[in-house]
Amino acid sequence: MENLTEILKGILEGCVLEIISREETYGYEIVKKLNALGFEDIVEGTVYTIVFRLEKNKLVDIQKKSSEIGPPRKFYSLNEAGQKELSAFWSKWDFVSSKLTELRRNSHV
Amino acid sequence: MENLTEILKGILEGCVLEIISREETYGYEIVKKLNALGFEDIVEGTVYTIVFRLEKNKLVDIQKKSSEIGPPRKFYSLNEAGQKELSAFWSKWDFVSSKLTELRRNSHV
DNA sequence: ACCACTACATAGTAACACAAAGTAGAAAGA
DNA sequence: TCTTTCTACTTTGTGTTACTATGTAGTGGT
Repeated sequence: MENLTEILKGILEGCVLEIISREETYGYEIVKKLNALGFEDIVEGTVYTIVFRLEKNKLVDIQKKSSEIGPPRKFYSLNEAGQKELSAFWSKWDFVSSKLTELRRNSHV
Repeated sequence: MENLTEILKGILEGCVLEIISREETYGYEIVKKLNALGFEDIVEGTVYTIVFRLEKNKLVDIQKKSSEIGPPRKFYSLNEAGQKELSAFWSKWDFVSSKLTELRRNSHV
């Protein structure tokens, strides 16, 4: 799927929050997980700007751990504010999703 | 639902395309339709920037008609390029939508 | 005269995904 | 030893978008 840039705005951050909520993880791994999900064109620069933003907004806790196969990793985990933000994201998603389904189905909009 | 700004990026334009595809319509009416759909906070400025963009990108045809209850209206209708764009939008939406469902369901991402 | 509703227009802003380039650590092979 | 490959993080800049704020203007009602 090509050129998802615009439609992913506001959604990608939610995906990253969801991924982090599953288990403590780090930027590079998040990129790989998104790629595996099907968002193949997402690169490091994109994810890092997101995790930096999460950090700035105090939605994640950070723990630095060394790795045996490369530079040290910065592990992220959701704090309480992050959990709330994730819930809010899914609420918004469900709302928008239902409205789009409605728009698509009903000819009388 | 509050603060949908970011999540609507790239989506609102698709909604406007879909609305126009149903029948020839004009800016002010599009706003009212979106409001009725549930996007209550969307105002004229937002929609006009979108229809101007559609016009600039040659996705719509325009016809000016006078109204008995106010200033003249600019009616928009989708041309062939607009129809293609609308199809592309729904493809992207379906893709993203399915990926988010997958992400949400599977704990092993 | 004043207000409400209809209807279009536009300059400016903040937020976001992304491009592009860089820095580094570690392992493996030639 | 040198190069490559993979891992991993960082930063600057860009284009697109929804939204804010404000304005103009036509029509009808009170």
